[in-house]
Amino acid sequence: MKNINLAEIFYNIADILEIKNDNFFKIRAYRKAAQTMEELAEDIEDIASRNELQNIPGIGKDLSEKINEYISTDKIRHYEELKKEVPEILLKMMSIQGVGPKKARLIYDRFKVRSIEELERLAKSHKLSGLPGFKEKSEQNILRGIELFKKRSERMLLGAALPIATQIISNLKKLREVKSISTAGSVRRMKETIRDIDILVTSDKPETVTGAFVSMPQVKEVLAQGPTKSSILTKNGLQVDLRVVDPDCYGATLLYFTGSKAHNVALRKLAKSKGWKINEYGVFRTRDKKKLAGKTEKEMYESLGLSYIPPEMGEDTGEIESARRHKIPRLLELADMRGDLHVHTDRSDGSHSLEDAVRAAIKKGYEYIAVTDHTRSLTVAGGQSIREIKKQLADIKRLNKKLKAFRILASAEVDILSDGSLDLPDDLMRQLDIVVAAIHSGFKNKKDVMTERVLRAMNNRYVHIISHPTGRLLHARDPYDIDLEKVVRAARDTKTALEINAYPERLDLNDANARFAKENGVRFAINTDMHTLDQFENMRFGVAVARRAWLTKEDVLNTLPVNKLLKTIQK
DNA sequence: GCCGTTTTCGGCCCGACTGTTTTCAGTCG
Repeated sequence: MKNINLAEIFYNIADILEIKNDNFFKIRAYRKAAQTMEELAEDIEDIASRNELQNIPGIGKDLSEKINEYISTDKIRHYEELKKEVPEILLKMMSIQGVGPKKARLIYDRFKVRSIEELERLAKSHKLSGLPGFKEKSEQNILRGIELFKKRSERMLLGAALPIATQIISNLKKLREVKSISTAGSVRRMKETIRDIDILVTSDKPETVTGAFVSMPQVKEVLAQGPTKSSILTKNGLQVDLRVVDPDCYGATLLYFTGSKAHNVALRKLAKSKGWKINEYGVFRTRDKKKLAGKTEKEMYESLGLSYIPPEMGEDTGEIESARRHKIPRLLELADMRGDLHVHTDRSDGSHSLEDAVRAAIKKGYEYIAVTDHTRSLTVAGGQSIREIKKQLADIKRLNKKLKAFRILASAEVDILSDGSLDLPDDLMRQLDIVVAAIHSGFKNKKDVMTERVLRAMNNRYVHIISHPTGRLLHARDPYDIDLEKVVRAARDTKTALEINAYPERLDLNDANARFAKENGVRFAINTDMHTLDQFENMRFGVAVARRAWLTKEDVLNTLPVNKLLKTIQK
């Protein structure tokens, strides 16, 4: 899988071209291609082998040649040449906030800096002040940028950022001057990781709101403060941007601030083709500047002849074309979920009893859960022996008799062993209502081995769901090397559902993979994999992935009533 | 470098904030 490597190379080429002051649109073409590579679900080598690179939007003759060159030689000559022209330190300097191509070039040409530490020394000793356009404030900004650069953590998990955003919003809501308030940006699009939090407010008194925002207790530093737009850094190093607008342009600003950038660019291009213009204040006729829309997002889209596009779809991956044909699907909603098919208890590594899990599920309004404790091979997670599973089965039967309008499904998270065989015998799995299977060991095996393990598990008629199909842990463990295309085809052919695991560190399948699977006729289960009762709440993250993958209620098993569910999963 | 039921050439989204300037360039989203 060379997708990510190619994305990185294209981003670097774009940076180098920017330093060389090359054509702005060429630079953008490289960045767009890099982003596309990043988000591609399919292995770029597979696409290349079918000779279909140029079908990818933003990839033309030239870039497809470069991709092919990289696939066959692991190098791109053009890139190697460019790297000789522009020292790597310039690219590094550009990744410091406040330093762009112009400043990087200027500093490098004058001082020939070789490291960020050297740049820091220059700024501290006021050597930069001599440069044109540089004064004391510029030096301070660079020092602050370096500080951020040094301790910059990776993108934050949505699961960690969303509570912070919610907290800030509830703070600001208390102000009389705040009329309406919403998250925007990648938080609103529910991306799995986010870089900063965007918040949008309507108010007649922007200064009051902005003033309150920059003096919240969690603010460590004010990065920018204008009448309508301000940025702060929180004590835990997260940047939060606030935009205050007039209610008349709320929709326009919400749209603009939610993005994605690519989605905005595509919308503005569409408007331009009609002789209109979109900015954060509305849709305007260019000729006489007459405002055509802006109050709500719906109005914005409709003025362009489009159906409303939910934020999670706004990645410029075909949603605008769908909206033009009024074919935007009714995306899955949290309220559609009738149960959770991956629930642990204290019989393996969960922290609560089965009874407590049932109570919590009923409180959530669910109609069923599947109890999926680990099996014997997974000793680290207290995997249950065959005997223990049989006992649990009897307990579940007894408990079910007492329950009205709720059903506990007997299940297990059966370990897929190194040769692809399963950790439970068939005759026991047959007695379970539903079986979830997953890999928990041997992550380092080669691609064909990993793929074969999962394929063999799916071919078992008692296995209904493959849990966390790629095994990744965000910020901690890469997905194991697996041929997802083969897995997806086999899932469809064997009628095995793939899980979207809602654990914020997992989100596995991810959005792109889930969309790819959907397009190939696969069904899904969205499960929390909960180990503590509060983790039931993670379902919203799984639903978010599903929405980003364009899934509807019909694609997801656990939106079905229990009897229909049990019928549907039969192989 | 990409792209095209107006086009294979000539376009390519748009504005806010900052710091430095006396009207704007650089950077960011």
